[in-house]
Amino acid sequence: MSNNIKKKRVTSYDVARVAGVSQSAVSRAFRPGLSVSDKTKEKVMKAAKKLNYKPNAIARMLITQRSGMVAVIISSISNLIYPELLSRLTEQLSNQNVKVLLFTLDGSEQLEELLEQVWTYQVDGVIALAAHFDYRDIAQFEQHHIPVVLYNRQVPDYPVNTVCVDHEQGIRQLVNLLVDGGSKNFLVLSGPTESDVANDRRNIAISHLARLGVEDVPILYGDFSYQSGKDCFAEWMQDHDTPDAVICSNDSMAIGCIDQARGVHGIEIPGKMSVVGFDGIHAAFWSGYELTTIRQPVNQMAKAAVNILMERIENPDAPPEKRVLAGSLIQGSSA
Amino acid sequence: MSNNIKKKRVTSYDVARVAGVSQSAVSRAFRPGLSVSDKTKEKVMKAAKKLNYKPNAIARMLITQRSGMVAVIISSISNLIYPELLSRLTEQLSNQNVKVLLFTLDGSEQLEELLEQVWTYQVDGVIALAAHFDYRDIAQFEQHHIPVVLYNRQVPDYPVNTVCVDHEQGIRQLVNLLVDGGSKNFLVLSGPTESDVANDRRNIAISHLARLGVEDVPILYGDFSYQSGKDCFAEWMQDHDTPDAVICSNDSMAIGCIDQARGVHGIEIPGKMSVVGFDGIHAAFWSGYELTTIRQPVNQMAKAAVNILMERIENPDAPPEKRVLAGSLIQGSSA
DNA sequence: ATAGAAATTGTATTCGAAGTCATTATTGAC
DNA sequence: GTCAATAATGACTTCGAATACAATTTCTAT
Repeated sequence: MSNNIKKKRVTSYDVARVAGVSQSAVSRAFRPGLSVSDKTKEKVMKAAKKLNYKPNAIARMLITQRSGMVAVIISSISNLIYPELLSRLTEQLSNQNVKVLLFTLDGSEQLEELLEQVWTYQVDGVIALAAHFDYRDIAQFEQHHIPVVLYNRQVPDYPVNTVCVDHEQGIRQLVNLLVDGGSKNFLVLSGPTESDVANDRRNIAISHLARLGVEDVPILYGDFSYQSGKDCFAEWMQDHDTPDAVICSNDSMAIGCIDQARGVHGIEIPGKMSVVGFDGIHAAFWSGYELTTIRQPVNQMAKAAVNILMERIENPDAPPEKRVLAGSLIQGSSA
Repeated sequence: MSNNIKKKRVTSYDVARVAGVSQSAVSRAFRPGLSVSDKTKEKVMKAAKKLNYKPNAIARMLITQRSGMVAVIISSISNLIYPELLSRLTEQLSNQNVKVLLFTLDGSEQLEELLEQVWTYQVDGVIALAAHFDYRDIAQFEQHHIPVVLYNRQVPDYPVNTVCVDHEQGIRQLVNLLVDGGSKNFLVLSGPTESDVANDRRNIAISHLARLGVEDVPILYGDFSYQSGKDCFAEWMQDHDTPDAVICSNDSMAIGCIDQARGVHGIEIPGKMSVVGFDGIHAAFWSGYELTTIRQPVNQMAKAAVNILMERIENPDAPPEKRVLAGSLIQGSSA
């Protein structure tokens, strides 16, 4: 077992030599469905095992023009719905025998740089969560013939593959619930204006409230984090009355708001005030909160995203497609 | 812009032709530090931009025998410390211009299969969080000349690169705190026995308690989840008295335990009972909990892991190394 | 047994960038 | 202006598996 020989990789040629067949026979033995006799296959496999041979995926990628890798672009994993989503996505992708190349976008900066990496790594497709793409970015994908699926975001006036939870329907349900419950004075705690998701959710809430006769709803802006939910609510309470209901852009902010309201201002929830969130993160279900929220069907959405992507990889000329999935109203005890 | 011509990738030869130089000149222009005149470089870059050429990383990997990719193996992203860790790891790895190939291990099964993938994808190294490796697995890594760094786990009697939070020191601090606070009747809520981390934490707690004169501490087993913390505590309360202190294997279980104790059994915390966790996840700091716990220095640990790995990639003969980082005691209000 | 179809196998080429080596151009010293 | 030292360049080969194509073997039916 002396291993001071310079490490030399075992290639299909080595296996071929040992098995007494040609290199192409080895290749065929390892790719299912190709024409090889059982006898040859057996010889090859025996030699392969003896030499501890593993096919080199890189070489295969080069010749087949397929990397078998999909880039997943994610920003701020801190948003608590993303871990769950990422988990589901990798699960779905592994089922398709596709590898995940993970890219994270920490600020809103280096998207350009990141895309450069994406092009050079020859990924077969891209799934983008939580990154802001404009139509120029999407055009680049087309130029490089790389299909892309966006998650919970769209590009104005530009067709693109996307999977979204139905914000319209979800937010309306929440608003209806609150209005029916008798809430009159509303407060909206929104995510940042750079976020498409935050803008969507906020705008839908505001306009649906207006439709129901509630105008001039105050808005405070946070960053989707627990702390920002807490801080925004604290700020509001400095010189305003307790609202009847607080509509938050996501569950983390809602939970922050609840902690602040209960812990610092002594407000009973839902007795004195209602709070609703969005996403259905695990913590929303904790008995300390039991948030009223809309649960994103993460599993189905991940499936849909992977499904759309695989279809475009197979057939690059398929037109862009948008799939909108309904969330489910979780009737917690916070509203 | 008619694009019905069969999509043909732009290669360095195309660029060379347009720039009027050789293919090797193009290659040199794109790799910094190599001998090219400014004039040539400029010509190449102009041609490259015109053709929208991006170097093909796959081809480079094949010839350089370096993929520039590191596999990160993670299980159950549901454990709330992992998203944060994953985020830090990818950040550190991108700093080194290394790509992350993400593998998730859902059950405890298919490790063998997963490793097959790892070998074929020619990754330069592996970082493994939360997967159980025995010495046979590690031996395989050596056989394939792929360095591996484990996170928070070791292999009995077998040297291996690893980065760990100091469980011994952390748990002892917690135990001391509780004992000094006058707690006599303890309960331990452990993670599953398949988990090295859970076993570590539990055993250290038990033996340190014994050292301080507290024997026969009851143990209940969960699975690290919020729900299991809740369920275990509920089970205990069915036919036992309220303990003075509960030591949980992680924060999620501790939070579950707190919710159950406060919400269902009406136990005041920390008045009637103390609860401690481990990890320092975000939710532990929420004002609804303010958990007393040990915070893993996630950022430094990620840095250390990447650092060790990069060193082994540069110098494969460096001996295995173990780095143990102290966690910091978070004096919350749950103990 | 034999023609013809079908299955199997081997040879040679390909994917795209990097690097070796030999050749040519440029620079600097005197 | 000459010669040596240095820089820049191109031709060619390499990495390892896949596949088109031709050659060969095996099978099938008569």
